[in-house]
Amino acid sequence: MPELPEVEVVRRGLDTWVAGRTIESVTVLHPRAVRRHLAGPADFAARLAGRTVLAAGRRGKYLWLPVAEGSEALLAHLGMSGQLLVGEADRPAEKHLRARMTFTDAGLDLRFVDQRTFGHLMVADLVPDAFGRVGTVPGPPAGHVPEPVLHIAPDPLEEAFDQEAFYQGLRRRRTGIKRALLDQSLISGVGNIYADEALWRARLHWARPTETLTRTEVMGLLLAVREVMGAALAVGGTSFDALYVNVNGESGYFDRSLDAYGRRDEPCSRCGTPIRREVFMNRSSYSCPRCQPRPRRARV
DNA sequence: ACAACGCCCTGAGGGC
DNA sequence: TGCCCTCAGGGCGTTG
Repeated sequence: MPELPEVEVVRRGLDTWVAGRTIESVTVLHPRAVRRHLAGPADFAARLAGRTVLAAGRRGKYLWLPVAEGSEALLAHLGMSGQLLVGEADRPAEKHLRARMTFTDAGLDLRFVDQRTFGHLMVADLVPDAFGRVGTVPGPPAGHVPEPVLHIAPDPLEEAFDQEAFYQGLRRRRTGIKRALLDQSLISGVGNIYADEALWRARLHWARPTETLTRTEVMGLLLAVREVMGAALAVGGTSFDALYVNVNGESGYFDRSLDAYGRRDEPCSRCGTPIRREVFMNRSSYSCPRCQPRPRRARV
């Protein structure tokens, strides 16, 4: 479940259904699911067995479950098609079930299902956050994040997110604004859908050179990112099909509220002009030709 | 250091 | 029916 609101929906589900439980056993059904756990599937499973899940953390699209005793966490990235599902342990196996863990105290299990296998699981060390100046970082322990998460910036729903640093970072870049929004080292959690939605709300074209953006435009864009993500979160995220679901397998319905993404040739909800689709970075970009005019000097 | 590309996968859907 | 093409919400490693 790709972007920040969908990952946050999953995090909340894990906090409700998994935090406080003790892991009994872990089974890896497809080694590619733990390819970034370099010590291998057996080590992955052995490290988790017997440990108690303390909470559920998230930064951008990364999710993690800190476990008791030792500063480690089960780290997950859902990639394009990953799901973390909680349910009755004796239900049938899903077609793309990649890993499974049982708990000592309930008839539930946690499953990692991933059709395209771009997602992954690993056990990672918790280390002090590189961005931990102000605000809170999801713990425990407070101010710590998994080591593989160190290189990404805080996401716009975190207190640690620094608007001024984002603006200054954009000024230094020589690229287009959508590419910058998708760059997780500048701002994390934004993917193709919410990039297009936020740019539509802020009336900015995706190829606008970052160094030409004014402070007012950048702050307006950040407000748009927060608003669209907040609205999506309130209705359980965006699902186009059964691939994107919460831990209980339920879909969100923000797809009904999208203004740009996927709306090729449909009227812009602000001005009525048909929404255009353009290919960029081998992906689709949707925008309103009138509200978001192409800049004279576009940077793709 | 930064920017941009190709690739890692599976499956659905359209055209022929 | 089958084949081939395109498309799909992400990120990493490599190249320039």
